[in-house]
Amino acid sequence: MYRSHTCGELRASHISEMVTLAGWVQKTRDKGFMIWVDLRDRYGITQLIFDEERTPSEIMEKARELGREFVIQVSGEVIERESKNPNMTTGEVEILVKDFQVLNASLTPPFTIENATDGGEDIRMKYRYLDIRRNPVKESLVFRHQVAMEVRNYLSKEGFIEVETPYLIKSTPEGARDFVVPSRMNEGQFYALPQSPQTFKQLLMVGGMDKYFQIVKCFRDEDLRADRQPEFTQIDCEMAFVEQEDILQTFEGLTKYLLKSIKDVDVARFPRMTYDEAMRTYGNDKPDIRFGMKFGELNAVAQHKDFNVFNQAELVVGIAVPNGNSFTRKEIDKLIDWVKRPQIGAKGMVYVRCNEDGSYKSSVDKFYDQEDLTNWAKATNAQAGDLILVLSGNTGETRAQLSALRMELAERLGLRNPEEFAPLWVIDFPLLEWDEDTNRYHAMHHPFTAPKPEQLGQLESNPGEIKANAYDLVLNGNEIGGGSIRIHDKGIQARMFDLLGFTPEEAKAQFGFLMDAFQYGAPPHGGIAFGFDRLVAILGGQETIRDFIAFPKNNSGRDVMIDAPAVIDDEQLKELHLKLDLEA
RNA sequence: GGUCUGGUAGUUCAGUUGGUUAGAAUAUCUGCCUGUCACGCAGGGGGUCGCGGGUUCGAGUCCCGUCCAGACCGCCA
Repeated sequence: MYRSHTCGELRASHISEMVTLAGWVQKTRDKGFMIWVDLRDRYGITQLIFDEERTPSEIMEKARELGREFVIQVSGEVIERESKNPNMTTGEVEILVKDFQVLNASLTPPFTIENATDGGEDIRMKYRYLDIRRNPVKESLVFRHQVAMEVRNYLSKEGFIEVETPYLIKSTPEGARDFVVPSRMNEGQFYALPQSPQTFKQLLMVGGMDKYFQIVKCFRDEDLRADRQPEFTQIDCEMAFVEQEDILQTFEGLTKYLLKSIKDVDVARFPRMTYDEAMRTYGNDKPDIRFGMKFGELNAVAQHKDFNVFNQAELVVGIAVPNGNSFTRKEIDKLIDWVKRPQIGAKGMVYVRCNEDGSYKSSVDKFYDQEDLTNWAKATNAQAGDLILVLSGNTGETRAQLSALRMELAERLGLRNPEEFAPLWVIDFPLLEWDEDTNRYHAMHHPFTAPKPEQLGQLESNPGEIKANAYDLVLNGNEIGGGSIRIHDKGIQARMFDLLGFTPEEAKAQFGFLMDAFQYGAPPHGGIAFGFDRLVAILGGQETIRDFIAFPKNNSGRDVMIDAPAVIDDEQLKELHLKLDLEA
């Protein structure tokens, strides 16, 4: 037996017991006459004491050899500390060491293993196993485990069963790029790793599984972000014999349960907003509704004057920044520069100061009088002391720009409180999206999404106007889940593929198995998938998902610890019937 | 594919207009220290200033290229 107790559990009640502990040397404090060693494991830190009056001199000398992160096993007596440390759970006691042995020595680690480490991102990722010893990372992984357990608890209680689906599947042209895996036994052919278990969960519905879920890895070969990894985890769910309302209710329940059990937060409101309304009032299909600054469209009150920039714009839209009138001219100029950066791409920005006396001062006073500006204030819901910021241009771009500005200002003004949770359903997404590059429609959600039944007749005649029974769950401005009611009729699915530019032959080759299945009694069904990493990070109050993943990839999709991806040798290539052409 | 920021001691960073031997903190090593817990005190060691080229009497500093890292845009059904 390596240990009788962990390093987190000894208290005053254990005094005079003989114990054996094992762990890592966090720190030694050698005062000459006494040596203290902080011994750490997953559960906490316990102080060891070596004392020249009470410890044999050879043990004392051995203790002086200990370095940071040595793994040791110690036995000794739990004694009361002469000076206690109220900041530690084990601070009333210490171990008077009788004997110890070094189980494994350690090199000096490249960064300090402390809550506030001196190590940067890069070096911590390279030595992730040391990083995981630090409390913040360790606690994030424990937190992730707790969220996963609660998800399984809730869904199991609701009658869902977890079914595993394959990782080696088939590449499809729709959606994200696939990671592909060459098949040795099938010369010249490739598996693809799933972007999601979408078709398999639908086939489980055809198979009568009724209520399915899976906490499952998914893979997408696209560029990364702070909240995007090439392999990530979804809570994938599907239900049969349901309408949209059933799914919204079920997963509203899951979300409320998680917020209560994990964060002890009771969600009072669970509002719903159509996609069109979200775009119009927040410029964004995943609005953060913890704060206001709703868009006010100003076309009616700002056009047909002498300001040509606005007259020529498709959309003139503004937001009121609370107490923004306190911004200096210099700060406003910097904001204007900020929206003109290439990442945002605005040509310029008009501002209106809302003075305390009810008057207005704008950067376009030449063109607009106080009555005009009063109308702007009404449209943007601006109060005295606010600052109205106005952008104009074509509708899509301008909304995206103002949305980015709104989020940036909220961040700067501290309006995005990580301890406040404001979930939102965004519903009635468009079924299709026009793709300028390929000059055709593509599915906004995915090609299995059902159109609104009442619009089925217009599928071919007016495809751009069709709404889908598709919905996103948004939490604090992050899309944490998305799903839809699926097509379960072969004929409708065929029309859908036709609309997306598949020939019947292509549709059969790619998705014949699904359409075949639809002919054998496919029940009406629908589902949702949550981004698990992102959900965990938001519940944990963090923006970046990396610390909630034990071994994440970096910005370029590399694992810097194991140094992957890597080349493979010629033998392997030959066995897989592959030749590299690095010039291409 | 693009934009921006960064790369200097093991680590995190400072380094002014281009000018003496490139600094600080922390880590590490040595010695001292009768209750430490961010221990303290004294001392020591530690640098291919990412890499390559250029400008210059002189480059950590300016220019060009390149690699790496991070954030973002495109992309992510």
